[in-house]
Amino acid sequence: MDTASRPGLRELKKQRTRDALVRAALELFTTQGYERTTVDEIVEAVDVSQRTFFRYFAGKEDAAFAVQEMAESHFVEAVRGRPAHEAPLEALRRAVMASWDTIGEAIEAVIPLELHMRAFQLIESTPALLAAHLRRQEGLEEELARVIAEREGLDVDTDPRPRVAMAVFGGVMRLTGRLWGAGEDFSVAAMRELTASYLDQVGPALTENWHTDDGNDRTDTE
Amino acid sequence: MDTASRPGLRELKKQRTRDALVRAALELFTTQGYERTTVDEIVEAVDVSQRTFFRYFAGKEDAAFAVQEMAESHFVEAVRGRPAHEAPLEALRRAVMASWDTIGEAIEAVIPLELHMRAFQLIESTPALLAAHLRRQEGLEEELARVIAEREGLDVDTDPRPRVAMAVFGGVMRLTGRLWGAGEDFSVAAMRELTASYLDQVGPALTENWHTDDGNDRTDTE
DNA sequence: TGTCAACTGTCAGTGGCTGTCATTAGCCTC
DNA sequence: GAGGCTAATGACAGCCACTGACAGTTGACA
Repeated sequence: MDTASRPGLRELKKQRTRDALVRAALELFTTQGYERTTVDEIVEAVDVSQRTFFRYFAGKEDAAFAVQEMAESHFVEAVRGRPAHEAPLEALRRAVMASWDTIGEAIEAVIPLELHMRAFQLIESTPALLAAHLRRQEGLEEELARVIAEREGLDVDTDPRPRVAMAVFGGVMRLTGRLWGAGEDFSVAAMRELTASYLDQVGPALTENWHTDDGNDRTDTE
Repeated sequence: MDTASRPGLRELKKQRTRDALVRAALELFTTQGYERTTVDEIVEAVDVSQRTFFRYFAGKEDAAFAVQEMAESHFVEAVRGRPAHEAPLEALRRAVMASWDTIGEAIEAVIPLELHMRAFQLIESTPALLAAHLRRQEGLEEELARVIAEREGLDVDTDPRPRVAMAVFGGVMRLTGRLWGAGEDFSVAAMRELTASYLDQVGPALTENWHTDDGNDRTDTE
């Protein structure tokens, strides 16, 4: 019980430096903006060399996504843990909702949840970060498509449905992220609500005619 | 009739330099890779200063998307031109398909269509370009959501359906782009086919249970 | 033809990022 | 607990994308 998996002082210090860098980076990013923050400022706050920063992170961007990454793998695990009888989209939906409820604790171990929320909003409003975010999400979609395919016992390269389902689901998730970032309520609760209500809109949005069930007559110019 | 909209020598030269820069950039990008191509190489091929390059393009990335931009606005116009009686998703679908048929000519004016196709594939396979591409597409989605809303006489900020529909549609388009880039047939025809077949899968992928309607018995390995 | 404005080139500088090499510091053995 | 091994770090030099400032050049237009 003492030969394996002991943290070790070295490992501990690494984790400490890494966390300190993430905290310093996010704090600086969210207060003075991503572009206006230099890597030199970050390393100065933690008192390490610039070279060390780039040994922990592939780039300035990466520091901004360190916490996001935790949330993402948390979500993937949630999907994996869904009971097999749930239909794909049902499983995805429940997994997101459940994730938002439990993600807090894992994050608080590294940074205050509130800082994470500000970081999320920063990503949505900074072009360079948004671009990186979208690319990451595409990777996530592929990973989840495979999870879904496995759940259903399908081959992801033969049956298009897993990827299509994920594309649809991912599209809506991205939309909610965008609207949340553009809104004013940056709480987890607001995120939850938005997600639920927009997922509910997928059905209605795909119906052939949007005007069959309401009494509007289409007057005026067209 | 001669006071306005005359090209003018100055305007002409500008267009010429810009096109030359785009051509040189794409040629270099597609032959030796995006990252391995420096701006200095591009400007040397066209014989202008580096500073001039950055007056035409906001960054190295931008040069790679100059032609894409044409294709995109071409597509937006196609959507705008769809008859009002078509349902939103039907209009979008027909617009994409029609765009792929007619985009060739507009592009050939600047670069060979074949080079454009290689550029498209380059974007899909270069992380930095893919990220930029996804961000651009999100902007496109917002623009099209507004077009759709207008078509249907809805307020895009009140009714979620236009944006949700675009998120779904955009998600599938992105998926087809990705698969096309990962495949081996880089023709326009292949793109058309992929697009059509994946749009057809949206319905099936959203049905509750994927195993109810087919006669396959699900025997193990497939 | 001369004046104005647009376009371009040159130069210096910032910031992200990398390779290299010497130095430090945890770890492990004897 | 001294010494060797190796991971982690720091210091330095350098590349490249990108920008601001200023000067030179060239269409446009009276």
